[in-house]
Amino acid sequence: MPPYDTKTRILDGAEKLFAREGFHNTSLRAITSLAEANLASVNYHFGSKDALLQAVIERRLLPLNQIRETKIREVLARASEENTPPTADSLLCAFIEPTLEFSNSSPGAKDFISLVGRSLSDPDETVRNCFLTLVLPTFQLLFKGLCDALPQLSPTILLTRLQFIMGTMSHVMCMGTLSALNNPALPPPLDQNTLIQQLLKYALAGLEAPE
Amino acid sequence: MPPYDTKTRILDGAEKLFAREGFHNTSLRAITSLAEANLASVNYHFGSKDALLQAVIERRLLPLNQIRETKIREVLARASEENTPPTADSLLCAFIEPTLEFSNSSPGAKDFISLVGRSLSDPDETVRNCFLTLVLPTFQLLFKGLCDALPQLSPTILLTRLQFIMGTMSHVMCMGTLSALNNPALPPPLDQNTLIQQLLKYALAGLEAPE
DNA sequence: GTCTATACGATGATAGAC
DNA sequence: GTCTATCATCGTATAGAC
Repeated sequence: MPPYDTKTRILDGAEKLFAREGFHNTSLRAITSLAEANLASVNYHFGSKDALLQAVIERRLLPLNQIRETKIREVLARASEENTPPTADSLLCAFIEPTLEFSNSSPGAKDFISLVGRSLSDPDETVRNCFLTLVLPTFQLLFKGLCDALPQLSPTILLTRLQFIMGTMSHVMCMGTLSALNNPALPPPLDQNTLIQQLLKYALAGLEAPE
Repeated sequence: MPPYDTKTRILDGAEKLFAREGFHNTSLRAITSLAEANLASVNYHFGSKDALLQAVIERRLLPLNQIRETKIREVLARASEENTPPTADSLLCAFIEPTLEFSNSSPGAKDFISLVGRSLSDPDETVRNCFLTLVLPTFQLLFKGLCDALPQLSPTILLTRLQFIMGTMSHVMCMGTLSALNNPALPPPLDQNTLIQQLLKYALAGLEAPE
C-alpha cells in the first residue's frame, strides 16, 4: 500500500474488508497485513476493533449526513419562502439521492455503503448504536419535515413508515456487493441508478398511502 | 435443560443465543453449556458452527414456508375458480401474515424470526445462501402470482419491488428484539400486530405504484 | 509520539479413547 | 454417541525500541 500515514491505511483496509467479509469475519491481522502495518498499531491508533469500526463509519457518514441535511434544509427553506408545505417527494429525494452520488464518488465509498446497510441490522448493539447515533439528527430533521408535508398522517404512522423506508434502503445498500437473487427463472436485476429511482418511487408511494 | 435429546437441546439453545447475541458473538461453549451438552457434540451432530445455524434455520423455516405456499395456492385457486386475476393484496397477505402468527406461536419462534431477519443481510455468503435457498421456491410462487395480479407492471419492476418488500420485512423482523429508535423526541413504536398491518399497507402501496 | 515484538486467555475445530 | 485433550487462530494488552 502507498505511503500515506498508517492511520489512514488502516481505515482504508478495514473499510474494504469489513464491507466485503463482514465485521466479525475480518481479523485485525488481515487488516494490518493489507495495510502493511503492525498488529498492535490498530490498538494504538483506535483502541479496539469496535472503535476501529466506529472510526471507519464516522469518517464517511458525517460528511454524507451533512450533505443530506443541507439538501433537506434547502427544501424546507424554499417551501417556507413560498409559504407552502414542503413535498414529501422532495424531502425523501434530499435524503436518498446523496447516497447514490456518494456511492459513485470513490471505490471505497461503495464498500462503505454496503457496510452501513448491514450495520443497521447487526446483532451487536455496539455496531448498531454506532450507526444509529450518527444518523439520528438527520433522521429527526427529515421526520419533522415530513410531518409538515403530510399533515393528514399521524406522527406515529409517519415514523413507522420512515422506519420501513430505512429498512428498504439498508437492504438496497447491502445488495451492492451481494450476488443473491441471480436466478435464471427471474428477470435480471436493474443497474444502480434505475434502482435508486425505483426505490424513491416505491418509498414515496408507501409513505403517502392513506391511513 | 429438560432431558429431551441432545440434538434438540443444542438446536434450542443455539436458536436463542444466535438470535439474541448474533451468530458470531455466540460461542459453541455458550451453546453447549446452555444445552448441557459437551462441546464436541455440536460437531458430532451438525459438523460445524455454520451447519448448526443452517439446521436452526431449516427446522422452522421449512414449515413456515409450507404454510405460506399453501395460503398463496389457495388465493391462486380461488382466483382461477372465479376466472379473475388474484389481487396483490391477498397474495401479499398470504406471504406476510403467517410470519406474524408463527412469531406468536412459541417463545423460540420469536427469537427465530429476528434471526431470519438478520440472515438476509449477513455479510457471510454461507449464511445468506442458507436462507435464500430456503425461501426461493416460495418467493418464485409469490412472484408469478403477482405478475398475474399486476399485469400493468413489467416483471423486472415487480421483482425489484418484491425485493424492496423483502428488505422492509427483514428490517421489521429484526426490530422485534431491537431497542433501537427509542428516542424521547420521537413518538413511541407500535405494537407488533398493528406494525404488521401497517407493513402490509406500506408494501402494497409501494408495490402498486404506477411505473 | 509511533511503532514493534511478544505474550495471554478464549475461540472453533478435530482426533482418538471409551 | 460421548468425552478429553490438543491445535491454530482470534482480539487484546504491554514493555520497550526508535
